[in-house]
Amino acid sequence: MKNSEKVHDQQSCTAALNAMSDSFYVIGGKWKLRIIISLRNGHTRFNEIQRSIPGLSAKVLSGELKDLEANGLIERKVYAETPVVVEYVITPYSDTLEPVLNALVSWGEQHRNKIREGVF
Amino acid sequence: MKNSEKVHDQQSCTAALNAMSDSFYVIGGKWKLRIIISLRNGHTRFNEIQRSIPGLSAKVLSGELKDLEANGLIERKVYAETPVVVEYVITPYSDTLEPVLNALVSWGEQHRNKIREGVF
DNA sequence: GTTAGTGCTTACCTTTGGGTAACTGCTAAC
DNA sequence: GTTAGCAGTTACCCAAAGGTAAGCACTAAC
Repeated sequence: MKNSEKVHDQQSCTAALNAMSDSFYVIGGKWKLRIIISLRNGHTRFNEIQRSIPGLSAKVLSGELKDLEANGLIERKVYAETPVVVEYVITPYSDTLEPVLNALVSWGEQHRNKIREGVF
Repeated sequence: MKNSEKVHDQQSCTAALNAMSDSFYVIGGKWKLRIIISLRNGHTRFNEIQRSIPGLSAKVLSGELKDLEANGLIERKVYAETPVVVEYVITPYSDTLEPVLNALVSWGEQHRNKIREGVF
């Protein structure tokens, strides 16, 4: 899809808006990206993840993990050993989020500087 | 002790997380990006903007416009003519959001396709 | 046998976000 | 003079999000 000039017809605009909403739905909210990053940092177990994110309750973590799994960003592995072990791991698919994360991080950084400088 | 691939020390990681939170705070939520896009499409007046975004109430629009103005993304111009006219316009600064918007839109699009294909 | 840990779920309560509708002060049109 | 539009603000209410705490089934340590 070429974007050499700005295409502004109704269809493409609505589609773009919906796509944006989808992104926000999947990775938005207080915790989703923090959880993904916790997993990237090597945490795999439920309580381990929870401890790595201050303020995150078990209830919320439980729900967020289900959402992330449903969207293919993480995988839940159950090892039916004597004490059942559950592991959460990021999938290769979650790497596709890189550009989004980078964009968010760099814009946030420069914006924070702008605000700190008292530009507004 | 440098890791040329990925730097994962505590400081840089926390900073990145905060930057991300800032981004979400500024452009997150149901309406902010939709409002920006409405302004980009040439709408300037309060009621005009509201009518262009179905489901958006005056109360919420009022609040969102204040937030966006506080973050320098839009400007509120008051013309003290006989009937007072108020105009909202996007600032050049809001163009810096381009990379973020593009990243969100393209990831959302490809993800929607993945889901529609029933990959998960 | 009591304590602690794991991986959650459930019930309960509070906070908030957002919707609805009314109302302001002003002007212009019918 | 009644209606309609502009640019909001305010009060009221509801539903959803999220925090707290307890509980469950199991195991391992003290």
